[in-house]
Amino acid sequence: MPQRAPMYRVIYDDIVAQIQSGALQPAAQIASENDLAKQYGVSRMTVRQALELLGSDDLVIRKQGSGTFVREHPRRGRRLSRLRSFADELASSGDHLASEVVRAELASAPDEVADALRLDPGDTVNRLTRVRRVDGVAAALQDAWVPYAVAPGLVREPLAEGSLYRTLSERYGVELQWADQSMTAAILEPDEARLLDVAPGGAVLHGLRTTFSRTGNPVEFTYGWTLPEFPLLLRIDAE
Amino acid sequence: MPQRAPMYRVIYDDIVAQIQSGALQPAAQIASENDLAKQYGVSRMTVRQALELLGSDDLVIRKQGSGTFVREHPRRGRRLSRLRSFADELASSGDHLASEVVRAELASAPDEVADALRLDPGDTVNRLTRVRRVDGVAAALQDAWVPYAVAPGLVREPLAEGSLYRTLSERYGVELQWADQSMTAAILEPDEARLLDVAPGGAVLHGLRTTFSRTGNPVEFTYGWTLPEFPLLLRIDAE
DNA sequence: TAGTGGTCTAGACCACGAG
DNA sequence: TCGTGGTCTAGACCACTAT
Repeated sequence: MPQRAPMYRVIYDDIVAQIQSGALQPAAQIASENDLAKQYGVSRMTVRQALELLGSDDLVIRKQGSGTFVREHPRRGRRLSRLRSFADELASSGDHLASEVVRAELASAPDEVADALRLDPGDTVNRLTRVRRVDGVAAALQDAWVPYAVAPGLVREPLAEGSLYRTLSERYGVELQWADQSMTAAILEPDEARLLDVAPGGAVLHGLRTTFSRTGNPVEFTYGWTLPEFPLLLRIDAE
Repeated sequence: MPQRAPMYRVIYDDIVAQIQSGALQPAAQIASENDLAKQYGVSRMTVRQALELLGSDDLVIRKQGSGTFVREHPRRGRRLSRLRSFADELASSGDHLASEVVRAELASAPDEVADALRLDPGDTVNRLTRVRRVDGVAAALQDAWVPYAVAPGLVREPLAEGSLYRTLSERYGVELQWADQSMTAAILEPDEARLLDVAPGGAVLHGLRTTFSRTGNPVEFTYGWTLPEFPLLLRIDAE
């Protein structure tokens, strides 16, 4: 059972919903901290928690002396400020997203995978390879490895809403906490090029990601290849 | 004159210094929120602001019921969770960093630069091209454009401590607030390859970055090319 | 000057982890 | 059970922006 959400999360979710529905347009000013505190019957500090989360999430800009405003980001790409599913990352671009599972099997952990997941080489792991498409065009290939003990049976059933993160969370009770990700550039190899349905030899964004649960244990290790047409978008805040 | 730093920032800086000096080793537990509040003579909420900043900065892990612990990240690469200079980004790897200015001139803004900086095409801008080296090996090329009005004379003087950000901040009073960055993969062109002293045709991490001041105006637009040996490192938190 | 966000207090109760 | 971090209150004063 999900427990009662904290108030700052309720306020955060409300405002996100208003932005996504268009009730709050880009550049529109959000109600002041004091007004929101009255509306929700909470203290101003609680409202600030919600607004600071929205700010760190790149959904609003906070300007001392002026107010809090909805941010606009029209560009297509993947936004990675919070841990979320691939679909959520691309959601703001409003395109049609699809995910095709091209491999789902139990496998023996290669050295690199075992190391990342803190297993012994050869231990049994779930391996799930997916091609992500945007408006029918292949955008990324992801090769995910999940310890068998974390999610037995993962490869035998379809993913919840097509999302590995939602499946781990909803069906296996894994609470995801953070991910370490590295991104670099690489030349697309024939194996990956074939799955992405493009020519090999081109440039590709290549990433490694290890996702950790709330208890600090690695629960997923993924290799990713993203085509150059789908850049990674970041917002970086000053200290 | 810099004004008095807020207490949460003082506490944050203290702990960062202790981590960097080794007084707080990786995985070491930090004093509890209540203890820190007593030590600094502030309320617990103020301590929490400092610790949450450290957490979002990837320097510590906070575990409910257990405590706050220093995080370890041994890997080489660029870490981009906060807006900082290139040197700061690589600082944790402990290698020798150098920056070579290969071009410093006034130029007319091309369309893309003018658009990013909200200028008219042809307006005068500072252009500063630098090669970044790690232990003598070329790691990245950066081509930065700064509006003339923001920093007149930027190209006529050496950078403060070799850092464009510090120069803008200390000499021109520009308060940097956030940056929008995109990263994608590309094939290295001959012009950039020559400056990086590597062969063209290889994969390279290609980025665009627009940095904004506290007033919301763009103050810098930079093209970057980073070689694959120096991946971008990210920590992504759950919601 | 009025209103906004930024910082801070001195408490409170709760959820979680470990012994 | 006890100490930790998570959430929350009902105020306060300050810094900044816009009028």
